[in-house]
Amino acid sequence: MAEGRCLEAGERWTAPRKRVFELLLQAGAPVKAYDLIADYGHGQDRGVAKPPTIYRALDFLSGMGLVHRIPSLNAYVACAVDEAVHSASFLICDCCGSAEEFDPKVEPVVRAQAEHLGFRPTAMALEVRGLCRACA
Amino acid sequence: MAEGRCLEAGERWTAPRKRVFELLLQAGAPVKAYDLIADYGHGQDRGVAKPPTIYRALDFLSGMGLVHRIPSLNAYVACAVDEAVHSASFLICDCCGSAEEFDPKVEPVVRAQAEHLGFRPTAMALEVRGLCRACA
DNA sequence: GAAGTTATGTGATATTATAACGTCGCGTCA
DNA sequence: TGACGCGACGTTATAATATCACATAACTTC
Repeated sequence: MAEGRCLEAGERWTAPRKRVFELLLQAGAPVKAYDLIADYGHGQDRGVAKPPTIYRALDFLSGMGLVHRIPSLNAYVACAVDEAVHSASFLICDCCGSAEEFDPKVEPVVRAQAEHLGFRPTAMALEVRGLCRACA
Repeated sequence: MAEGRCLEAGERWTAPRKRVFELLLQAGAPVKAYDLIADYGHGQDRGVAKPPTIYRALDFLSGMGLVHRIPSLNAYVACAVDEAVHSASFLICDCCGSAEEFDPKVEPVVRAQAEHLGFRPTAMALEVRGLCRACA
C-alpha cells in the first residue's frame, strides 16, 4: 500500500498527499491538476486547496512512483503497478480519455539503441495514442 | 524541402509558417513557443507576433510532419527526418536541453502489444531522458 | 471581379505551474 | 522539558503556456 511504501522510505504520509492520491485512485483515469484542486475539499471538513498544495503532493507522489504525469494530457494518474519507481508507458484513448498503463517490454532494446548513439538514458516514457477496446 | 512538401499537399506556405519553421531550423534544438514569439520579429521588417500566430503555425507544421512537439518540455523542434508524417522518438538531454530524433525501431512491437490488449493505435511518442554524449 | 474559403491580426482570457515567504508540526538532542 | 532544525504546509501573487472570438486580409474559383 502507498502509505507503507512512503513510511518505509522515511517520508511522511500527510493529509494533502493522502487526499490527492485518494482522488486519483477514485478517478481511475488521468485527472488534471485543477480538477484535483476543485475536488480536494469535497466531503468532510477539508479546507480548500490552492495550486501549490496540489502540485507539491503530485511532485512527491511521482517521486515515490505512486503517480505518473502524462505530459501530452497535462494530467496525472495513480500508478497501476506495485513496484518501485519505474518508467511508465500508456495506452491513451483519444475518444474516452482513459489511460491504461502497460509494459511494452521494449525498454532494454531502446536503452541499447540509445547507448549505441552515445546517449546515457535515465528514464523513458512511451505514450501510444489511439482507441481503446470499448471505443473502437 | 518543406515548402515543396507543403505545396504538393495543396497547402499554403505563408509568411508565419515560413518564419516559424526557419526559427526552429536555426535553433536546431527544442524551442519554447514564447521564445518563438519573442524572436519572430528579429531581423527584417517583420512585425510582432502574438501567441495565436505562433500556435497556428506550429499546429500547421506539426500537421505536415515538419515539426514535432515534445510534451514533457512544452517545446517544439524542427523534424530531422525527410519523411511524411510519422511518430517521433527523442533522446532528450537533461543537461544541455538537446533533443535528438532517432528511430528506436520498436514501433511494430509496441503496436502488436497494444493490439493484443484490444487497443487500436494511431500514433506513438517515445521520450528517453538522460545525458547526451557531450554531457556524459 | 464577386463569392466563398482559408489564413492572419488583435485583444482578451483560459489553463497550467511556480515563486516567495511566513507558519506550523515533528523529531532530536541538550 | 524546551530550544533548535528541518521539512511540509498555507497563502498571495505571478509566471508560463495555450486558446477563444471576431474582424480583416489574401487567395481560389468561377
